[in-house]
Amino acid sequence: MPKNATITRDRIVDAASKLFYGHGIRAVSVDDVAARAGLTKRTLYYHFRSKDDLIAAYLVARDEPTIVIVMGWMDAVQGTLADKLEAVFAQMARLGRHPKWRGCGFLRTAAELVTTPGHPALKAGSAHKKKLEAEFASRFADAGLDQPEMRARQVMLLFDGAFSAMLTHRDPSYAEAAGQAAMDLVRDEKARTKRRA
Amino acid sequence: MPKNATITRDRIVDAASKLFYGHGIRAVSVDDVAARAGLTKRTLYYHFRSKDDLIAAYLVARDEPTIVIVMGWMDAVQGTLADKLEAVFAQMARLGRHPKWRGCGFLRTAAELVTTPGHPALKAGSAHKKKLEAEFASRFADAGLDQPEMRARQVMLLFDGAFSAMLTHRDPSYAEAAGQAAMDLVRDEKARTKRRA
DNA sequence: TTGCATACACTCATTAGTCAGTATACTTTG
DNA sequence: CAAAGTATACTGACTAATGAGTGTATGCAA
Repeated sequence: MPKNATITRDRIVDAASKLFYGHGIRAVSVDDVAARAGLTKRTLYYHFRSKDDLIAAYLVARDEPTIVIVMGWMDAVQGTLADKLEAVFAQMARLGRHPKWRGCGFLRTAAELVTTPGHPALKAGSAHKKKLEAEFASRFADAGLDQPEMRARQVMLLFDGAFSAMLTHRDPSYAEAAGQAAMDLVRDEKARTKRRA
Repeated sequence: MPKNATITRDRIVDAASKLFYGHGIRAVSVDDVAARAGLTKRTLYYHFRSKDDLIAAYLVARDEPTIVIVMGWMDAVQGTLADKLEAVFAQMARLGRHPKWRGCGFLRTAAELVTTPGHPALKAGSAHKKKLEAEFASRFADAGLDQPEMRARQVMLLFDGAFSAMLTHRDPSYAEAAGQAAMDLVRDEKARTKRRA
């Protein structure tokens, strides 16, 4: 088995991730990625068929780690679902204050590749967001929340909305506002249930 | 007064709007815009100093019309705030079903120009979203809703979240889920007020 | 000695922006 | 009033740089 190939490939994906996230897909050339990975473009093309493949690899590589981070934020907090969601959005606001923060790589890639439907990177992005939604739904169901799938979807909408608004206004307080809305949605659910009974 | 200049300028902005929205900023060349407007690149550069100026003009031109459309959706419905918001997000879902729909031009531009802070187009995008938020807040206040500014901000987060999710998944039903959340946020406000009293 | 991994040097297409100039209409001056 | 000047609106051809992808050659390990 070619062991060295894996290492090199990972180094390329790592360089691509940093550059694509930092500057955007179209703004980064294959030469840039190769240079950052410390090899030539020709070698990069030995490991990847095309730039499109590389873009997809970038998002696939970010999928799992991102989910681990966000769910880590949630699971680290003891308390109600509302407390946990408040923490998630507070952490998001914290990220937004970092000078290297550039929004959500998945959403920005979806925006850039909007003219190439079926692009593997777009599929990876969609799958990632669905996975995150499913993680929320699973936790909401465990906590006994009514309509956990619907609430998880609404929280994801606030999550992506917070990314977009923070990027648009360069103001992390939008994440906190989203957190308040998310808390209301999982709290009022209980209020409504009681009233119905 | 140079009257013809205005007409030509408008024709250029119109062409730019269609191309930038349809394919993205970086994917469209100045030559493309000029060709679509029916003139040469040199003439385009007579009316605009740079491509960046043209991008800004594109978003400035879309600001007011977009607000009129969205508020038109809202004001066309007789009923509660919840009814009005349901209509807004239903219309958004309807747009999302159109084959030429490509998400929110303001958000996509913000995503593409993320590496050029202070870009006039980014300022136009931020101003636009703030204006829309203020319009929601004004209507929420008129309807006697508690904390109209906060709720308007939360609805905007759902609004932008719906754009992002619809683009990511190519599924307009996300706008309807956002609408349900928005309805809950403006309805439960009343429930909470009653409980507090 | 075969095949994996790497590199140099190249092609061809594209792109933001510029040079130098033309046609037309309006304004000023002898 | 006619001639000359001036600003407006426009163009074709060009530059300099960049970028995706390739043909071919080299080093090295099993």
